[in-house]
Amino acid sequence: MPKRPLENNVVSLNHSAQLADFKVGVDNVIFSVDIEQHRLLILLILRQEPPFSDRWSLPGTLVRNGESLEDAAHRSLSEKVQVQNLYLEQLYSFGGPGRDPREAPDSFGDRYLSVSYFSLVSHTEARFIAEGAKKGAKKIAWYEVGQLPELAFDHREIINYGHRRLKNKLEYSPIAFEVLPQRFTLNDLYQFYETVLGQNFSDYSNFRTRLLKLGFLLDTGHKVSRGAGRPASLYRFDAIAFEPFKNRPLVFV
Amino acid sequence: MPKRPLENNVVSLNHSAQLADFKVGVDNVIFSVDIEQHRLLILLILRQEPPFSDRWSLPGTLVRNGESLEDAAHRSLSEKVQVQNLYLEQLYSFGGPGRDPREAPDSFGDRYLSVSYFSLVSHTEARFIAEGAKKGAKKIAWYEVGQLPELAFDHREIINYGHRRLKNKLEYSPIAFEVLPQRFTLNDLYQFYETVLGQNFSDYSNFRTRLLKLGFLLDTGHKVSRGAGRPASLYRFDAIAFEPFKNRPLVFV
DNA sequence: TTAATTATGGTGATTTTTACCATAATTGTC
DNA sequence: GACAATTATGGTAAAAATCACCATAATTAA
Repeated sequence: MPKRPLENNVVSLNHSAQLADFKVGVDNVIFSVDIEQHRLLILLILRQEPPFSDRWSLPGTLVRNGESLEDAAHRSLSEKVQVQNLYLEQLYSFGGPGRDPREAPDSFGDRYLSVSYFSLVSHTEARFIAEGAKKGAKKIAWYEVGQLPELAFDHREIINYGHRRLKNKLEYSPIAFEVLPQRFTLNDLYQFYETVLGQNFSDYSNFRTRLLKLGFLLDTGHKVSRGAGRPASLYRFDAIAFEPFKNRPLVFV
Repeated sequence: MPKRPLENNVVSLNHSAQLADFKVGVDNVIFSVDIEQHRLLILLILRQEPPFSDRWSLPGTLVRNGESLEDAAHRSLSEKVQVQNLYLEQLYSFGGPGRDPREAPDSFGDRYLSVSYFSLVSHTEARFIAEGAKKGAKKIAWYEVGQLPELAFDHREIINYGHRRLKNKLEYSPIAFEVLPQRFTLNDLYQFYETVLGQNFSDYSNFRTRLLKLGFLLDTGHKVSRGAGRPASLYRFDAIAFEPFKNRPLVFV
C-alpha cells in the first residue's frame, strides 16, 4: 500500500509528514502466585527467531485480520500455557518510533506497536503447553520478578508497568479470587497478598478481621488440616456480597 | 505492501490467518474544569469530512512517521487549543475489527486502532485556535460532560473511560495543581474537586483540615477578597513536600 | 450601624486502624 | 498418654482518622 500524503494544510511539513503504517502486536505480562514457596512469577519465553533470538521475552503475537486485541492477548497466553481460571486486562500501549529493530531505519517502513496486557493465572492449574515451544519459543519458564534475565525489546519496561498494576489491582479488586481455588483458607489468602505486596503489608490477625467483617467471605463449614496446628476453616468468595465494595480499597499497604 | 502469510505452524489456519495492517490514531479526551460555573467540560470538534461528517467527535489525529504516540496526542491538542499548563496521559487502546467505517468490510484492508489519551488543561488559560477549525473541524466547542451530543465512532465509550480515570486520578494524584493558577484559595481547590467528583464528596471544613494537615499546601501570606465575606488566604502547591504522598489517596469520596 | 456573607479554626462523638494477647484445636515427640 | 510445638481464631485497648457539626473572624452590602 502506497503512503498517502497528508491532507495538505501544513505547507512546511507537506513533503515529509506522512502517515505511518503499523503492525500491531500484543505482549502479555502473565503473573502467577506460588503461595507455598512465596514466589511471584512471570512467564517468559526464550525467543527462537530474530530479532532478539536467544533472548528471553514476554509471550506475544501480532494481531491477525478479524481478531480483536483482547482475542490476540488470549491467544498469546493459550499458546503457551493451559489454564482455566485467569484474569486478563489491557495494560498500556508502547509505540514510539524505533522500539522494534524490524523497523526500517529510514522511518518509512512499518512501525511496530505493542498493546500490552496483564494476566493473572492460577498457579495450581497452570500447565505449560509442549507444543507452545514450537510457536517461536525454544523454552517456556516461570521467572521470579526479582530475578529476571535480560529481556528483548522494551519488555523490561512493560513488566515494570505490569507489576505496578498488579499490586494496585490487588488492593482494589477481587482478582485474587479469580485464581485461588474455589475454597481456600484465610492463610492462603494472606500468603497470596503478602507474596504480591511484600512482607509486613499487614498484620495477619488484623487482615483476618478486616476481611471477615466485610462479609463477602463465606465459611463453607469445612475444615482442612495442613501439618501441625489447629485445622483452618475453608472459605469461599461471594461475588454478590462483594458488589458494594467495587472500587473501594480492601487492604491498605 | 503485500500481506505476508503467517509463519506456517498452524496448518488448519494457514490459508486465512494473516496479519492485519493498521493505521494508528490518537484520540484525546480533553477535560477542563470551570470552577466559577461549576462545570466539567470536554473539548469536542465538529467533523468536516467523512466518515461521520457533521458529527461531534474527540480531537484526534493519525500518527505520522517518526512521531511518538504521546507526540501525536500533544499535537492533536495543540492544533485545537492553546494552553501552557496541562496534564496528559495515555488512557486505553481501542482496536477491535470494525470500529472504523473506513475499514474494508472483507477485513483485508487496513484496520484503525485508536490509542486514547486523557488531558486536563487550565480553564483560565485555554484558548481555541482559530486555525484549528481548518484542520478537519468545522467548529470547536466545550461541552459539559452531562450534556454531550451524539458522537462519532466509539468516542462515547472513550469518554466514559476517560471520565472514570479523571475522577480516580484526582483522588490519588496532584493533577489539580497542574491546571490551577500558581496561587489559589482553599475554596478554589474545593470547587475544583466538587465539580469533578460531584456534590457532597466531602464536607468543606473537613476537606480543609485534611489537606492542610498533609503539609504540601503553603500559605503564601497573601490574601484575596472576592465579593462579600472574609478574604481568603492564597496557597501554593509544594511539589517536594508532596513526595511522600505519591500513590496515596488524598480525599475519599 | 447592622445584616449578610465567606473564611477559618475548632470540638466531641463515632469509627477505623493498629499492635498486641489469650485461647482453641490440632500434630509430633517422648 | 502427657506435653510441647504449631497454627487458627477471636478478642482487647490505645491511637488515629473520620465525620457532623459549631463559633468566631473579617470582610462587603444595605
